[in-house]
Amino acid sequence: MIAELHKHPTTIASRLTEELTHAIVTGGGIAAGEKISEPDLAGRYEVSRGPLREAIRRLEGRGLVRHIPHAGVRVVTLEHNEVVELYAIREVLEGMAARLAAENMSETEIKSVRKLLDEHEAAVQKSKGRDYFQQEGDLDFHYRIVVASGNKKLTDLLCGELYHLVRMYRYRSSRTVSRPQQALEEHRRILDAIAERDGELSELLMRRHLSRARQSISTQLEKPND
Amino acid sequence: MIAELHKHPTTIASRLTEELTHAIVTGGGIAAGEKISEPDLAGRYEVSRGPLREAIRRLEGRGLVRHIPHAGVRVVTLEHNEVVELYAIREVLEGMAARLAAENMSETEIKSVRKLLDEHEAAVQKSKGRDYFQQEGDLDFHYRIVVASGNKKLTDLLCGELYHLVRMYRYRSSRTVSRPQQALEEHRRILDAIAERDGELSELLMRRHLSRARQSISTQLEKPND
DNA sequence: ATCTACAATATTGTCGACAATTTAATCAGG
DNA sequence: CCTGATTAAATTGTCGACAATATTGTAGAT
Repeated sequence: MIAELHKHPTTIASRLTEELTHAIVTGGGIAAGEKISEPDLAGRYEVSRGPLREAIRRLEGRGLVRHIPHAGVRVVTLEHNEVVELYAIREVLEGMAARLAAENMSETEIKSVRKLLDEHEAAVQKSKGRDYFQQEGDLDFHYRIVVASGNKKLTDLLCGELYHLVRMYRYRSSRTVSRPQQALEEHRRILDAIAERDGELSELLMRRHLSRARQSISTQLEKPND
Repeated sequence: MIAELHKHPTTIASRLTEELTHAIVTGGGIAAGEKISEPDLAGRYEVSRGPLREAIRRLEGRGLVRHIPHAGVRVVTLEHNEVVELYAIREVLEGMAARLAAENMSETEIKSVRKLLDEHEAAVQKSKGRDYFQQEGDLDFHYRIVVASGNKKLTDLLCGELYHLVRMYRYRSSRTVSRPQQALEEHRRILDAIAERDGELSELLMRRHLSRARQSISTQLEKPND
């Protein structure tokens, strides 16, 4: 593809923001609950402390780290009950998004998402792609629905900061979407309702979908697996 | 001068973050849509550019400014349709908060909020206090309900970044809560439902309350007043 | 041995200077 | 007079050094 032609010249702080976000979310290099050392990180990423600090301030805004004056920053820890809280919020917010998507989503966009679900279907069949679907593919679907809602603030909220935390949780608990086949089927039902412009049903199905996921997580909380 | 000895040692960047937030929200000194000049602000607040930039990065996370590399930051502008979007989000989120509050709010806390509403009543009577109620008092009530929900993530979301935008909108459109008396009455009804532990009704009333506010804003949008 | 006070060390916060980039201003050519 | 390129100015991004604060380590007294 003819990609970034008029790409804005990036900055070290911006690049670092993305790299650190990825490192925290996936746990690659930065563990949850870990105290972040500026000299250490500056050395590892081969940057100065200035841009590093600015990147950290942005992570602070994204809710990925917590800051205490003169005591440093700490990567957030996601307790199970916090994840449950998070899913309760997703339930109402994405339910709303599904209802709006039923009103606003274009036919071509619907077709595009249908194609995405077909790819997920294929990925789930082969055990190879299962990991990807469980960790990222599922959110791809939700992402498309949210964007299709047409509510900009809603999109910012869900995609900008709540999803980071969801992804972080998934990478952490190795056993992720415990029911990929069923989840995929529920995705199809939701999309069908949107295609039929049935906002009420779309919202209901999306809420039920997320409610089940939340319950699945909630029951896993019982098992002292960690 | 040496008043705050026993206080936690704050930092310039932290203090600036609050000052700038207040300045942007109330429009006192920093206008909406304005391009922020680092040398200018640094001079006005008598600080160095280092802490100033860190504060700005945090505002970025709070959604109060937008940043473009090498081109500076700009204070966000709240279009009417964005405010409507915001209220639609509040409707579902605070509806959820009211339902949870009905389950979790303590009796003493309920009594405390009832007292708050009495104060609002008195403030509305005298035209003097009307301004305060319209601009801040209303949100005080909503704030208490949200906190009482017990959902930490929900509280962070609503109080941490959505309310800043709501307050910003109110300070800009001088004609604020156009129906203080009715709003106060609706607040009482909501609190009554919470006191009766009727989660379903609490959610319904809260959603209706915010839906009316949104419609009130939406109709004001028609009048070409700007 | 435990606790406190103090010193040493490391980390975070701040500053001023310099480099990179964008914006404006100027000037040549049509 | 307008247009476009080139240069000058201003602004943002980055760096290294220094100051302020917290943490660790050590010594001394009970």
